[in-house]
Amino acid sequence: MKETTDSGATPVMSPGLATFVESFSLMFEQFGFPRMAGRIFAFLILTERDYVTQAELTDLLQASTGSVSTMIRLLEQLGFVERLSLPGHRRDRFRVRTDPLVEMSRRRIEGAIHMIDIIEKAKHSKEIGPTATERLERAESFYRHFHVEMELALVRWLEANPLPPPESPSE
Amino acid sequence: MKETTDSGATPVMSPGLATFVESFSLMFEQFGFPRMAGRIFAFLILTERDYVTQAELTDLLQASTGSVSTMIRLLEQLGFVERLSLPGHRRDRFRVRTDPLVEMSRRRIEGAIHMIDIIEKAKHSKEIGPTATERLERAESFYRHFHVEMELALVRWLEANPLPPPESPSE
DNA sequence: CAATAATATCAGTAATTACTGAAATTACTG
DNA sequence: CAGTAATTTCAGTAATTACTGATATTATTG
Repeated sequence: MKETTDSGATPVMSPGLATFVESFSLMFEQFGFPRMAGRIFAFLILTERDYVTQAELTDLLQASTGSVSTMIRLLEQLGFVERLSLPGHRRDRFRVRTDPLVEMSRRRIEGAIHMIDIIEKAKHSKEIGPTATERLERAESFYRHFHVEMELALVRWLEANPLPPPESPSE
Repeated sequence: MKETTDSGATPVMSPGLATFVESFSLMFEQFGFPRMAGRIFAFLILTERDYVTQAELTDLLQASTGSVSTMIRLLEQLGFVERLSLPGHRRDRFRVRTDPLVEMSRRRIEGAIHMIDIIEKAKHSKEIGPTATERLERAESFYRHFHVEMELALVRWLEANPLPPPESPSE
């Protein structure tokens, strides 16, 4: 009964955590990300430990090392998770950033820009008639409006809910 | 050289329209919908004709009848497109609704509710510790804030940009 | 109400993509 | 700097899903 690693932690997740991990990962998938990335993300949100290693994630989520490695890098790039690589420790440590969902929204807000770009390009095309132009301009106005409104809403919320000071891992 | 139907319209799309159709459909795919649905949606946005038939869509978009039928129904259910079935006409007519992108945003706004549900459930689970609870509550507060802010933003925009009266098809 | 046109349904396929598991690489330790 | 642990990479596969094309259904016309 050799385990992947010597992690003494119990290799099974409690049911309460598991259901959140499950539904969150499904929601995360709807945003276009792999389900496994959602599982890791969800687990990091829920854990009380101030860091988690890849080995623990492979155990707890029953995933391959390759999957965990790839997905945790993705989460890192997305700005949802941070990697702590202390000298004197072989294993990297991972934890969720303080406001990962704020980061998620920020990305969605920026998505509006893409839409506006597409609309702009279409508007300047020769073959577009008056009705279509009207539609496109209405849509563009809408997205521009939303873009600024959401940015403002984000700023307002961050002002009302300032970030707690980031804590460094103790050990 | 028998065509699918007797639609006399030119069976090829002008390049300006085609590029919009292409990029819009890719964006639409990112929202979780089939690309073909995006193509139809995009074309209906751009066309100057006040209605389009399925036969014309199969021709112009080089798609199968089955695909067009299924996707146009999807767009109907989503509230993006409407079907006009005049008596005295065999073919149904389709056109884009007046504010399809508003409808799209409305759906996304409601998506926040789902997230809040998931968070609520997790919060009331036994196994959740204090740090996780803090994280969840911060996230929940964030999504609640966003939900109302976006609804308000939507209302404000609609007030500033009232809907033009819906026009019935002439012929 | 028979004939036919339009649309819907559905089984099969093609293509995409997440995931695994092994091999290669990188980094830490004695 | 040799040995080993951790992580990354990558080829292969399993599973999902959009799409086609043929058949079934529905609706309109003569």
